[in-house]
Parts: sequence; structure tokens; C-alpha cells
Amino acid sequence: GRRKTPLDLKTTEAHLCTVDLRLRLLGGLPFFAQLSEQELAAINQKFREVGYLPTDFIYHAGDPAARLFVVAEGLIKVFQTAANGRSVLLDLLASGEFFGSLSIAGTPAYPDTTQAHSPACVLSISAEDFRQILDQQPGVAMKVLDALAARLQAANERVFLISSAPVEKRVAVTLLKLAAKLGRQDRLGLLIETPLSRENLADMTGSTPESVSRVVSQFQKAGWIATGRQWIALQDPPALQAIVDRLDP
Amino acid sequence: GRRKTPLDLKTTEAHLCTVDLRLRLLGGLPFFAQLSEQELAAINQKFREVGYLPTDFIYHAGDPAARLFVVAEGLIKVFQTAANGRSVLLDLLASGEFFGSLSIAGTPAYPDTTQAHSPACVLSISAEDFRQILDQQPGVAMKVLDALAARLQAANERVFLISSAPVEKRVAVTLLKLAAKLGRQDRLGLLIETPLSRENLADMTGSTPESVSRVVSQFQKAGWIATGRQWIALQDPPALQAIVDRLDP
DNA sequence: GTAGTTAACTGATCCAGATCATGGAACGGC
DNA sequence: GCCGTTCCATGATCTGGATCAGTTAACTAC
Repeated sequence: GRRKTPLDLKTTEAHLCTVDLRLRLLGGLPFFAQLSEQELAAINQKFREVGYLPTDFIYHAGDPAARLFVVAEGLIKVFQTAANGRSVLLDLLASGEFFGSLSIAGTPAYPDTTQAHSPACVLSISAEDFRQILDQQPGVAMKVLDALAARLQAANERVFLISSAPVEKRVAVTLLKLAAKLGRQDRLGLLIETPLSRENLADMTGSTPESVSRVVSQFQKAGWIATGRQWIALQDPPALQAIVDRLDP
Repeated sequence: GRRKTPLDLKTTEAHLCTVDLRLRLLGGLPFFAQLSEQELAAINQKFREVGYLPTDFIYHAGDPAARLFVVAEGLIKVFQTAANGRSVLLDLLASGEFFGSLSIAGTPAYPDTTQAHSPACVLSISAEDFRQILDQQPGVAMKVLDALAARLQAANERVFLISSAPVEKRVAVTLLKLAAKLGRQDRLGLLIETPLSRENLADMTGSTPESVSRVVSQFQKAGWIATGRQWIALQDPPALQAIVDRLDP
């Protein structure tokens, strides 16, 4: 039979991180990896820290885009909502990833909405302060550029996928990506370490909860995954990869 | 009745641009707008120039990503092709826009394929030379960053659109965007100045030539556009905008 | 001009997946 | 342990748009 959730859920308190964690985190970011301890400490001063609980919003689409955020702990959902109620989950960001106002002279408003998916701690810096850092530390700008280029490529691949692949394949790709980012080996398989509903998956694949449910059931019957309420573990990633690589249907 | 193409097509010779055009073009790029004449001339030296005819490829997906390209003249298609033959047109780049290898330390291969859509002249620089420029000119990196952030936002909006809007709306959005970029006022309306087939539109909207044809016919019957073989002119952009803004169907 | 080629239109059919509807299983609170 | 809530599975139906097919109109080459 099915079993209870294998997820170790974090406390329900909004997460705040220690000064120590902040420094380790900022130093661990690809952006800042090359900086000295003093430089890092100075940059750390510019960052502000806020804790969030699941469903808390960090900002809404349309808010004035004034700050750049970095996830310290937890997971952050980035999404857009259509007037008809449909929503599209653009990204699920983990520790070390950034979001918010990246374009220095760019748009005056955030184009998307961000919300805590788990208890989270988020650091943020004003766009002006960040710009100053970029001016003073040319190496940092390069790293940011690389990160943005990678995201653009991922977004383009997603456009491609959604407009050319059936739901089955889109779900398989999404599961593999999530597992690569959030997977931990568990006795059930490669467990995706966050509550993940069928609706979340639907919003990530441009589909519906019902369709995702059917695909997931099918994968489970085939023995490729184990799944329950709000969790999925991959038992046979190569089989999913085969679905992805299969060119035909 | 319908009429013949109103497009003024360029010569069929591959376009090469004058030294004068090169300098004006590079100086006109947002990236390099702030540079002195000497700096610009030095940068110009690093660029190589190649002319292309329609259907010529600049590079294919998977080729080693060694160069950054800038469109001097003409239009360049950026697309991905699925194993099953479907292809997705990611972008149609005009004079002043860049493509190719942006990530400095990023992926070793181009993720997409690029092809001349019209006779075109393309400048290119090696990734290393470009990196040097970024190192020496911190302001340039900022501009590149802004440009990338804008593209990322556009790509995300596209994911959103494709996964939540019907074909009719997707086509309307696409026509308005193309007109904003390539439109010239003509006695027929706001004419999109490039040959544009139903198939091109299908590849841009994640649809098929037949479906696009039906939508286009419907728009024409409503009097919102004028169209023929390979061309479209918008006669009533606000009406198209209304389709886009309409929240329901 | 004429012939041949390619894009576009349009009707007919089909299907993946959305939508609608219902029952059941896991969880959280007390 | 019981109860209410939320999430999930699954069947039944519907439909937007893909696919298949045949015709017409525009362009190209000669």
C-alpha cells in the first residue's frame, strides 16, 4: 500500500539565519566566491534579512522593483497568475539562488510574484547597493551575467518543451530537474525534498492537476516512481530519462 | 480582392556593411554607447564581419560556443528543432541585437540554431575578446546584464502565454510584438517589414500553419488586418490589443 | 504570356488533454 | 481516536486545435 509522507518537514517557524550562516552563504554564492573576507563582511552589511512562512509573499507582480533577493534557506516559488485564475510556476528557487530586481536600469516593477514554499530566510539588497558592488567588483558582474545567461537558456528550453512535447514528457523532465536540484537518496528512491502537489506540477508543466495525476499514476504503475500525498520519489530515473529522450509521440 | 506583396525586398546579395556603418552601429549599441571614439575603434578591430543570404545558417545547435554575434543588418532567426521535426522560433533579431555565446564560463555549445531570415550582415567577436572588453569596461557589463534581464523576462512571459492562452491570443500578441519591432506605416496599415509565413507564425506561437491561417483569416474578416502571401499589415492594432487584454476565453 | 512551384485557405476528422464529477485516502486539529 | 479538510485518483464527457486532404491563389522562371 501507500505510505505516509517520508518528508522531514522543517519547523513551522519563520526561519532566520545566524550571522555565521549569512557569511558562509554569501561567501558560497558563485557571485561572491572570489571576494576577500573583508569585502564579504562589507557586502554582508548591505543585506537585510527576512524570514517567511509558507504562503507568505515576498513581493507581488507590479510592485516597484527595488531590491534583489537571495535565498538563504528554504524554497521560494516564482510565478505569474493569469486573469482567468490559471497560474504558471516559473521557478522554484533554493538556497543560493537569486530573484527580484536584476536589471539595473530595467523595468520599474517586478514582472512576477514570489512566495515562500517552505519556511524560508531571504536576504535582500537594494538595487542601488547592488549596482555599487557591481561597479567596484567587476568579477561579480561576470558571474551574474553567467547566471542570467543560464536562466535564459533554461527559459528557452522550457518554451520549446511546452510547445512541442506531450504532458507525459513535460512531467518527466520536470521531475528529473526537481530531483537533480532537491533530491535526497531515501529508501523509497530519490526523494524530492519538498512538499509537491499535483497542482504545483501542473503549474510547472502548463497542464492541469488531473492530467498530472494520470501521468504520475502511470509512472507509478510502471514502477518508476513512488508517490503519495505531496511527495514523489524517483525509483528509476533512467526510465524517466528514456521517456524524455524518446523522440516520437 | 487581395493584392500583391507590398514588401520592398532587399537585394538577394549577401550583405556586407561599410566600415562607416560598422562604427555607427557599434556606437549605437546600448552596450557601447558610452565609449569614446578611440575605444570604439579598438573594439571595432576585434569584430569580424560576415554576410549571409536567407536560409544560410550562422551556427547550429551543438556547435562549440565560441563567439558572440551582433546583427548589423537584416533579420536573424533563432530557433530550436525537435527530433520529431517540430521547430520553435525563439526570436527574430534585428539590427543591433546580439546572439550566440554570452555566458563567459557557461555552456560549451550553442543551445539553439541561427539562420538568416533576410540578407544580413553579422558582426562577431570571440568570447575571450568580449570577456576582455567586459573586464576593461565595467559599464558595458551592466548594459549586457540589463539586456539579458529583459530577454529573460520576455522568455518568461512567453512561457506564461503559451501555457495559458489560446492560439487566437498568442497570434495577436505575436503580431503586435512584430509590428512594434518591424512595423512601417503603409497605405495598407502597419506593415510588418519582412516576409512572414503562416509557418513562421506557427513556430512563434507553438501552433500549426493551419491553425494560424484560420486565426489570420478571422482577423482579416473582422477588418483588423490585411494579409497575403508572406505579408501581414495591421489595420486596427487596438482591436488586436483588445483580444490580448480580454481575460476570459 | 505559360508552366511549375510554393504558400495559403478551408473542410473533415481525430485526439490529447481540459473539464466536470465523485469517491476515497492522507493529514491536522482537538 | 474521531472529524473536518485537503489532496489525490479515476471515470465520463467535451473541445480546441492538430492532423489529413484537396483546392485555390500568388509568385518564379522561362
